[in-house]
Amino acid sequence: MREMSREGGESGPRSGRIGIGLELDAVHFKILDVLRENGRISVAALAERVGISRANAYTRFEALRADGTIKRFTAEIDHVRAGLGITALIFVTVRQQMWRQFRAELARMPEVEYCAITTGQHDAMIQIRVSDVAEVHAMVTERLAGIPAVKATETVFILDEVLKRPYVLPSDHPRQQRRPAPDPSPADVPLGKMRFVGAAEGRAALRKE
Amino acid sequence: MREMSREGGESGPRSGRIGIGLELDAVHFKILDVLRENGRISVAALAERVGISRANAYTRFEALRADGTIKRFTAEIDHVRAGLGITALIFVTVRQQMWRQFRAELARMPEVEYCAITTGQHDAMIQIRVSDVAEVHAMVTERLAGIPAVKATETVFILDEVLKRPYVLPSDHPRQQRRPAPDPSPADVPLGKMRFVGAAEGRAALRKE
DNA sequence: GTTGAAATTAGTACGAA
DNA sequence: TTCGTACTAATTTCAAC
Repeated sequence: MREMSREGGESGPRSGRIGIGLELDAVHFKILDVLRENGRISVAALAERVGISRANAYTRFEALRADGTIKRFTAEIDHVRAGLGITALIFVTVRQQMWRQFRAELARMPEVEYCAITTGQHDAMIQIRVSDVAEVHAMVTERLAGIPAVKATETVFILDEVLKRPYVLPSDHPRQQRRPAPDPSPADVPLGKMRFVGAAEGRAALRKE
Repeated sequence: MREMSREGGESGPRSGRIGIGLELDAVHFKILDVLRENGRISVAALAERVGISRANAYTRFEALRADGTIKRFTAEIDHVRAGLGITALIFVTVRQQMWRQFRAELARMPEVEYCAITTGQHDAMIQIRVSDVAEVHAMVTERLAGIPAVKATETVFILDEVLKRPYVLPSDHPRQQRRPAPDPSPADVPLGKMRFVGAAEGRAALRKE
């Protein structure tokens, strides 16, 4: 394969990791950083860009894969060119103790690209891609409304996707130097219009029903 | 590169395309389908899985890339293992005619993975990845609140990401056979709890300020 | 963790169907 | 357009340092 990538952003990485698994160092993050922009780069070229030997690159690459830190490689496609120009978000209120059914039905809906369980007034948010607005309506009224687990929905359309990073890395963050004390006097920042919405009642342990 | 993928879902593709660009046929969709699961597959292996010659596979692969249908290749990583276990959605109300500033500020926030302009009561939704909940608070109160373009925010946490497909293809959809007339009698589907929220006033032409 | 050299595989360029 | 083959170049593997 040919090398065809452009240089990624330089950044000051930090070691970051949770629980079991590989202890990621700065080199690992650099590898992920390169792979984020060019998932098809050869390991040889990757080694060169990261500044390590090929053997080392192969070892680390394989370790990241085996460890699960790299879940898979994929192509990013242009939805519009592929014929799915309409994107919508559907906020769903799910009936208690019917999450299992809801999840099962979700798996059967190919137009759903993303689904997350959230805190706040709704229980889940799903993102769908379809070819026209009528399909959004059909999706909500014919398919979602037909699921007993679904109590109510609220749909908004996405007019534009301003920013879409493949993923965020800790090494992107410039100021990780943990502020010593969360200074309670944020100068003249006007708070008050900033709401944080916690989970609705009785939904604390529903994450993995 | 070694072949290491598993079989993707068989599906009945349809031709789908918008405006200028490649006219995508069933073979193109099959290619995208394979690439979605394994973005690092060699073109030779891709050709074999799609059932075309290597030369043809190279031609189509390159065409999809040149056309922009394939935007880039990337690795999908495990956020938790990478040290960014907290995901939150921030719904932002943006002050009219300050979108440009809002966009500019966004680009300077590395923890933002996704930002979309939406219809509904808010103007934009941003998704962030950070290492702990305190950072969410800091992000909202220290950074977002400091942007004049930001009128108000509402934050929810993501408790679990139930489903995440690399992307959706038209060829995934089983029943594309356009219903002849959108039958206005959807049997006994209980509507009424299904809301569609349009754009707020005066925000029609703001997509690309 | 690094380098170099062998074996394999990938990418390109043709002519033919 | 697509296919099949041969040619060239690059990548991965492996062994020694």
